[in-house]
Amino acid sequence: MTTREAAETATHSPQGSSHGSVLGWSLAVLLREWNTRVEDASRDLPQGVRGYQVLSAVVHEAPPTQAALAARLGIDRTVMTYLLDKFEGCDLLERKQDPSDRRARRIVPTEHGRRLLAEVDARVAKAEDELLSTLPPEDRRALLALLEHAATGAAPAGEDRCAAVARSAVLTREE
Amino acid sequence: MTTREAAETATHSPQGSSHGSVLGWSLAVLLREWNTRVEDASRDLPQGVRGYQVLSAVVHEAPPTQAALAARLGIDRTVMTYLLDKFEGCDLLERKQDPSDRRARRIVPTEHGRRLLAEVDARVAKAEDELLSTLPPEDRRALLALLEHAATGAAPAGEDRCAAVARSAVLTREE
DNA sequence: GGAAAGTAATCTGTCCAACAGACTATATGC
DNA sequence: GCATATAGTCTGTTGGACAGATTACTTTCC
Repeated sequence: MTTREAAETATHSPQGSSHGSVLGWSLAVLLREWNTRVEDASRDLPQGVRGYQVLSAVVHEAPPTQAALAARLGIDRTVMTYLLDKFEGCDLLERKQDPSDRRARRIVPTEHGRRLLAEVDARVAKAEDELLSTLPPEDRRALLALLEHAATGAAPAGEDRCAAVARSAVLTREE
Repeated sequence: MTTREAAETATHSPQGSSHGSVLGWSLAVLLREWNTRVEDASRDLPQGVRGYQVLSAVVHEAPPTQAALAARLGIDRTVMTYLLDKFEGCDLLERKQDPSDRRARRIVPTEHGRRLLAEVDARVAKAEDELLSTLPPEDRRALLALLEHAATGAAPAGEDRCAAVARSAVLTREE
C-alpha cells in the first residue's frame, strides 16, 4: 500500500513538475558530467575546471575587477586570490593596477594565456558536444539558449549586471 | 520572447563560438541558485539540500539498495552511511534487511518521512517556479524536458539503468 | 561442502577547499 | 580630517570528500 502510494505520487503530476525535482537532479547530473569531461579538457591549466572558468571569464568577459570576476563565477574572494596567484605564476594572467582606482587590480590575460585558452576552448567545445550527443542539433541549440536565458534571469542581482558591465568594458577599453 | 530569439542572442558572437562555455556557466549558476533556494525550502530536513535529494530519491525512485541510491545521486557510499544515520535518527527513513540478500539494506521512508517530504516537495516546486520565472511557461516546460533528456543521456552508464531498476522495484515489490 | 573471490555496508584517518574574520590600502562623503 | 565603505590579502577553523581497511554476507567453482 505504502509503495503504491509512492508510485502514484511519482506519476501523478499536476503540472509536469511531477516526481521530486527533475530540475535539481538534471542540473546536478549534467554539471557533474560536464565537470569530469572539462576536467580532462583543461588538463594543461592550473586548478582544472576552476582554472578554465577563470581564464575563460577573464578573456571572454573581461570583468573589470577581481571581485567582479569572483562574483560572476560564484567564487569566494579569498579563494580568487590564490587562484590568480597560480595563474600569475604560470604566466597566464597578470594583475595590473587600475589607474582609476588604486585599490583595484585589472586582470588581463597574457599572450600565452590567450593561446592556451584557445586550445582548451576547442577541446571543451568538443567535450560539450559529446555531452549533449543524445540531443539532435536543433534541440541542443534550444537547450543552450534556454539555459543561458534562465541563468541570466536567475542570477542573484549583480551577476548579469556584472556581465553587462564586463561587456561594456570590453567595448570601451579594448586596445 | 521565444526560444528562437534567445538562440540568436546565444550564437550572436562574431566568430561563432568565441564565447567560452555558456553551458558550464549556465549550469553552474542555475544549480547554485537552485541550491540556495532549495536549501531554504528544506530547512526542516537534516542535511539541507542533500537531505532533500536523498529523501526525494528514496520516496520517488525507491532505489533497491543504499549503493544504488548513492550512485543515483552521485554521492560517495561512505557518505551515504552517515547521511542515512541522521535520517534514521530523525525517524524519516528506515534501513530494513533485504530478505533476499542479507548484506543489503532496503531504505524505506517512514510515514513521517513521507508527510514531511510532501510539504517540502511543495515548497521546492514553488521555489523552482520562481527560479525559472523569467521563462514563459511554454519555454519552461521545454527546458525541463530537454534537461531531463540530456541528463539521462549523459549520465555515466548505470545511473539511468539504476533508475529503471528502481522503477521496476516499485512495481514488483508490494507489501 | 568448503575455500576463494566478490559485494554491501561500515569505520577510520587524512586531506583539501570553503568560509569567516582580521588586516592593509585606498576611496568617498561629510 | 574624520567616518565609513570597498578591493584585495592573509590566517585559522571546520566540514565534507575520499581512500583503505574491516565486517558480514553471497556466489562461484572445484
